[in-house]
Amino acid sequence: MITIRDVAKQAGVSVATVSRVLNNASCSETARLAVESAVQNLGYSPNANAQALALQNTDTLGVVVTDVTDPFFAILVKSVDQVAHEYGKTILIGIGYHNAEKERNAIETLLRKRCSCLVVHSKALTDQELINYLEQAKGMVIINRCIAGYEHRCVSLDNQRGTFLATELLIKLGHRKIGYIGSNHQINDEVERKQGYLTALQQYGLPVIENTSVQNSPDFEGGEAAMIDLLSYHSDLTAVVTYNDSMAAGALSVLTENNINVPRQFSLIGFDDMPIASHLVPKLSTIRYPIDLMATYASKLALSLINENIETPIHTQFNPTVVRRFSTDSCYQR
Amino acid sequence: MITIRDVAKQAGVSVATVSRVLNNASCSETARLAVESAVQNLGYSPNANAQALALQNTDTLGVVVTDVTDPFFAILVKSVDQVAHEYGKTILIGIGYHNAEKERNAIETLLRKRCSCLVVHSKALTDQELINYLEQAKGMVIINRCIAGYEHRCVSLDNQRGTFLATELLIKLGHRKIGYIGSNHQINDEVERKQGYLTALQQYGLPVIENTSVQNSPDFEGGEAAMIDLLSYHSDLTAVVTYNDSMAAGALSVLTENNINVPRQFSLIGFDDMPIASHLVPKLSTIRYPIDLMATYASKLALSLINENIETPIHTQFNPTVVRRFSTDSCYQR
DNA sequence: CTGTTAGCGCATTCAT
DNA sequence: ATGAATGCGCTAACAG
Repeated sequence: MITIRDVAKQAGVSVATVSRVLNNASCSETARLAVESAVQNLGYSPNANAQALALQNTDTLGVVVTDVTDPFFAILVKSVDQVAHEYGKTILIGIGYHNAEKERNAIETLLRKRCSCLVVHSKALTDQELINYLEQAKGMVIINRCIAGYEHRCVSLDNQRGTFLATELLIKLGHRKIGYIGSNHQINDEVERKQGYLTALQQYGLPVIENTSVQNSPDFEGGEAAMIDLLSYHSDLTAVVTYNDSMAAGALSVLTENNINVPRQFSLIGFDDMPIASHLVPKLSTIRYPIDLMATYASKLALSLINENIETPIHTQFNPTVVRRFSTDSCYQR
Repeated sequence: MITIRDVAKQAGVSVATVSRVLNNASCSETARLAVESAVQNLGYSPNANAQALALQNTDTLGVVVTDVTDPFFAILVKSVDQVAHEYGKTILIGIGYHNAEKERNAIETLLRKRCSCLVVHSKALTDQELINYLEQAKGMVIINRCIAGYEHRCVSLDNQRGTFLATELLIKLGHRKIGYIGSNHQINDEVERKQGYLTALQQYGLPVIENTSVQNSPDFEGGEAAMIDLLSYHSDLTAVVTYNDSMAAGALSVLTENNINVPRQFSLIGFDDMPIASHLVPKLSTIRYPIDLMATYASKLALSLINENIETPIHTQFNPTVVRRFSTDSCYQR
């Protein structure tokens, strides 16, 4: 590997001078030219590790997500990458795979690499463990989770309000027997989303009927299986609220294959508003989860935490909102 | 930040000893215990940048892709990550965004960080430019592209054969007027895939009819627009081959909304075999692109290039294969 | 088994 | 404006 020393030799200057021209510090035009041509000649590229060591600071922003193949996280990563780019940083990704040990591992790897900032999505670790990391890493921010005492370093969405809104929409459309398809992952999101559904039923005086809530894996296949279960239990449900859009897509495919027309005979509402929602037939009504905006905000927040030149973004409360498309309609008597 | 020196002091040993126990070199049990407890106490975490500098080697495997929100690349990244994990490495991601300047930038950033290996997907750079990088980076491997003279460091798929197979399937089902929906990105893949379609028509003695090939953005919306164009031009097409599954999904939604039944009245075949293919109604027939296997292979290859302890994986030729689901059927006379 | 020490490649302070 | 020297945190060679 060719180093700054090689460049200095070829340019006939000291390493200090090379460093200066590379970092746009003051130097003579002659020196600049000599160095630049040497760099060109040799194909020199500064060693980022050495720079990090000397500067006690990296240009790296770490992100930990659960699974990059989930569009939700892909959008999160992309948003962080775009902010990083804007500030001349690069991103380092850690993948947690729904597993505490791996989440921990991912965070620690990023910490060992001395990422200046961290945007972490963690569902498997305890509050206390995350607090330890937050204390250790000044530039760390938590996304999609709110930890008491660290609200200013967390950016999250009110899940419960999301499913409340979804359920309320169905109720206002005249539905009275509304099911809920949830996730079988043991994470808070599920508890909160289900609660929003229940609260809406309660608030509108609707009874909670046995076996109208089912759980499965939070993906297409899980949605299919859950919808089949629901249809097996009940012949008179007219609508369903789902944990996320993928499950809604699975549910929709089961309904379609059973010749149950959505939305004429059955209404369906998703959660997240991922691209797939507007690609289904009919286009899926859903709750928008502004993960792109939230990730953008979280990244800027993280950046501001370690660099006082970057102003702290104004704290924004992100809200779930109803996106009404064509999978929801007035209740028809089945 | 707390360093190895702090640990040494607290444990009452030298930094060398600390380094030894951390790296499982020989040392006394007493030393091991003392160091381990000091590490625990202090919450010490080794500086990966310093390690990289001292070792002249990183545990980092770089990946450059076009866009993480594209499932194809998400799967690629995930596969690389899994191999990396297996070998105790971590991954660094660069995103090229369909742009030469950004692809270059991504590769160079990864190089500056001294990634030991690189798996790069590049469509915007020239062969020559990639060759320069290949020469510079011993552990670099190209995926989804084949560069003459560097075949042993490239892993790619025969695109042309893929669409040939797709078109052939439709022909064998009796279709005679078959359209092609292509990508409007100026990359080789499109040229090759379209060529496969044309070759099949020719080989089976079918005429190439005007305006049966249209191009649009290689995503759902592009597929919709392209299908609308095709329907506007022709009332007697009975089948279409698409550039990828997303476009097929868009095309399918247009057909469905126009009450053209797939596959009874119209056959459709995609390319890539992404998860979405089996989530459509009807499930999409497509050409499997084993990007997961290819990425796994590419990662191992890259690893073997820089570490003779890792054996070079046996060179495998990856082939596109037909996955017949329910969007293709015998031709019916429209 | 263990401590001392010399780099790894770079930025930076202090002289000049 | 420039060079010599120091240190960033760690590993490994060497000596003990």
